[in-house]
Amino acid sequence: MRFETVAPVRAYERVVEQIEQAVVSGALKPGERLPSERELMTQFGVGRSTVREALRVLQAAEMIRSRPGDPRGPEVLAASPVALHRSMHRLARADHVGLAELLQFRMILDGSAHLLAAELRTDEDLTGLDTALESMREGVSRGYADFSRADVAFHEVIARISRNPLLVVSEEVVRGVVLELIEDKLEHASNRTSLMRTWLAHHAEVLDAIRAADGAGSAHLAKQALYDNYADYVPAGQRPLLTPLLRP
Amino acid sequence: MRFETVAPVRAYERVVEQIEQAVVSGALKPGERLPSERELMTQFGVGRSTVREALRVLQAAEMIRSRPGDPRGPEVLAASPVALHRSMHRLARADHVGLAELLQFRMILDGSAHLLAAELRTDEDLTGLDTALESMREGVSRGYADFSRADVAFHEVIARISRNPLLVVSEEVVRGVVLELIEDKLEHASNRTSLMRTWLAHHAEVLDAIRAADGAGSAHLAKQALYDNYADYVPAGQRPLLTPLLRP
DNA sequence: GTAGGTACACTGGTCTGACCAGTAGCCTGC
DNA sequence: GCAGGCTACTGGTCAGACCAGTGTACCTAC
Repeated sequence: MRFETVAPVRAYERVVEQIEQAVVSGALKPGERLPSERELMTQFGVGRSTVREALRVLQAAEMIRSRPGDPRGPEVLAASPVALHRSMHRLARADHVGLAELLQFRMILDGSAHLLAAELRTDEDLTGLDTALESMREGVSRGYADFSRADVAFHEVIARISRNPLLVVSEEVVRGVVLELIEDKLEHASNRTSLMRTWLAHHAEVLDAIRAADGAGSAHLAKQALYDNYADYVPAGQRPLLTPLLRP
Repeated sequence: MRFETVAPVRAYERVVEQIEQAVVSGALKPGERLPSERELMTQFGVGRSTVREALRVLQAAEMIRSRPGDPRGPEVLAASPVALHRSMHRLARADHVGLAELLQFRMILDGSAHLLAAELRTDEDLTGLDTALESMREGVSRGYADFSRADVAFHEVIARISRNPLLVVSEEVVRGVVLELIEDKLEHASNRTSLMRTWLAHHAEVLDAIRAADGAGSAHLAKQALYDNYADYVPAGQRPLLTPLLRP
């Protein structure tokens, strides 16, 4: 006979539990309102501070939102990837995750997204990619900031076509963290115009592959582009971690 | 000239911000302690309830843990995937992410892990995989629980060989969420013994490919195994989302 | 000297009650 | 009909209190 370890259950935890249960079970739908804190404290039979700590936890999980002064009470939010984004961001910034690992992960995600996009794209998707590429082309002359925005937009379209929120969020997070890590180095990049032209050519090539429904080809191009752009910032000793992903 | 929208900044948010900053910047390392709540409230110049709400948020994000009575104060925790798991699980339960997307993501991660493992494995890694496979073989006769444990161990070795913590953690999280989603269906699985034998054969094949340093081959085997095992639980209309990943 | 017990200072968890700034909706007065 | 203010609420914050529990330092008994 074995016993389980017991942990004291805090009052606020049981409040969280009940409200969360109501939300995931569908008894409380997005847009609906919770009773006010003072009302909740009588319903749960606890003090207001306990209610407030519970609401804080739920708010941190992006399940509810409360605004002072609103007589309708805290609002139940629809499930959103924001919380996923936050927790993944924290994990990716944590120790033990270096630029090499981040880049490796990003090559995997980006490559897969491109593969899926090439196989699943519809005709509207293609026109969307065309306009995104067009605004990148305009961005070259309009300056780095505009170009960068258009670049991000292009990748977002790709991610959207792959139709997998997990892929989208992970990619966003990893891209953000990579940029955070090397932004100081990017500041000093010489000759940005030629850089932008190179990227533009890369993207045009990728788009051709997607148009041709060539999944493997577009995936390889995407990974190769990442490697070409960022491998310089990775310590030479760790680059062998990346090259296996480039084999066709 | 354009102005940005302003949002009132809550006192507890600024407390969270400062502590979080201290943790991610490395000024506070895992295992170290925060000052007590009463000490924090003088340092931040806020009331105790404000400090407590801030600590609750950090605790919900698995960054700190506090136990009553401990004179050393709240403990800073190492980055853990628990929060990631929770938020992904919530998304999955909220139907924004279905089994198809989870499985797609898992095929991507698992495939890449196998590819990297095949390319990066050392001789010790191979013997580690041999022993893991051996205990799976023993597990077949010892019952499903043992077999399942050995299966998990095998995948953990693979993940470790790929040497990317992000990959490992993401894979674990997705695997856990997938299993939670279909555990009720797994309960009723008939003929478990033949199932275990099939899995064992799959793993032996994968190990051969890894031994041969055949990255593409082992990746394909891994993805195919996932598809064979789980595609039945995915609505037929969504299976085309998975098949592009199986092309060689 | 050491093993064991005990007292104490302090921790976090909770409650109460209070005040403030802000909001929504009603309700005037025009 | 509508602009403006009034009011009854909201959440955010603070202060102070009590409790059960913990870790440590001390103190005792051997």
